[in-house]
Amino acid sequence: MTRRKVRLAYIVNHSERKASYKKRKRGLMKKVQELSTLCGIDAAAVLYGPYDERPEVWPEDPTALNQVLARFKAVPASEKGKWMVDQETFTRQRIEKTKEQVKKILRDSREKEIHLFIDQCLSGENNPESLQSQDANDVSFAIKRNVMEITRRLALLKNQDGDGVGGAAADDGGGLPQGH
Amino acid sequence: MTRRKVRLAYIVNHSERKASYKKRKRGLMKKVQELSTLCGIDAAAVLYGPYDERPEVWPEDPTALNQVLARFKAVPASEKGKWMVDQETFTRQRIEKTKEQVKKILRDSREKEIHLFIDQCLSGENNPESLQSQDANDVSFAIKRNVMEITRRLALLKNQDGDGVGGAAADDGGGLPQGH
DNA sequence: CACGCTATTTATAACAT
DNA sequence: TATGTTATAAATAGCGT
Repeated sequence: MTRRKVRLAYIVNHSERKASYKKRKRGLMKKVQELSTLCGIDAAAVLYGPYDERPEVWPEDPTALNQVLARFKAVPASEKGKWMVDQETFTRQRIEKTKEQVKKILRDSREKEIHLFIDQCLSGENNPESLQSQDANDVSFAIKRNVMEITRRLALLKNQDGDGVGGAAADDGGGLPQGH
Repeated sequence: MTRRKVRLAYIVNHSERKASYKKRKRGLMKKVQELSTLCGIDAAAVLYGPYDERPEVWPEDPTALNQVLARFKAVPASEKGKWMVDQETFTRQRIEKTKEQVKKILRDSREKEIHLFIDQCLSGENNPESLQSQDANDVSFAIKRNVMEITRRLALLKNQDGDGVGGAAADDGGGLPQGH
């Protein structure tokens, strides 16, 4: 919005992101307050910032916020119930969906676990025997047995060509936006 | 805020007030969305407009999140042959991909958390004061734990990079979220 | 890194249709 | 009154301290 047109995307750089967040948070809260004042309406905003422990809210006074939300109770019961139920149902359904997605992620993370394990075996950071001490559950254990077999073959191949697997992985340290 | 400097006071004229409300509502929602996108945080806004009896909220309908795990399984079989050529790179890329997925899931969960919270406030099942204990939300907390667990395991496996999800929420260090 | 300072982009009050 | 346009105020990205 200024010296450069805004990129509507996640700001990767931590410092820039934090600076932007700080400025925009202030601007946003001001806007909410202005709208409330100018138009005489009740408004509320909730921000789950990655830097603040507690969510930023407007109005700052929980009582006032409560008052804003309490106004909902003055709405005709029919409309209210309808909308609320819809919203809540919708939200719960989406949460269920998310849980399923998390399960998938968990499963797929095991795949990656195996890949990493192979890497480590090949680079000498680990060895197939250590599988015995890895936490075992029926799923991953069954897979691991296969992996050991594969790993053995890979190791053989590797020994034929000579080695060369190595190097350290690096991370940008940017981290996830919600991390504190 | 333009041809005349803004007067921070209630706009008496009905037409003007309504016009201002409409424009500012749009601007505000845009700002909320921008802040959420740019800084990777979760945000919500509730406006009790004088004209509609149901509150305007943001996000109005976060449906765009189904794609979260879309391409996750996309691993062409042909690539698997090359896979061994540069395992570490490949694995690292997949890990990054997973992190991206986890990041999105986290944000998604957070968004739902906010929605649910607002819904509960509106229906009287909850109140703004309970913001103090938001972390107690069973569902979202469970999801967060799962996600954190994934990330933690990945971090352990990589045995490096201090970043990651790094949740602020308390973690009892519990075991695998296998069974849910 | 947090602040303060512009150069520009955005938002929008007043008009116009 | 609703929508579109324009002149101007407000917000803010990139810098400098």
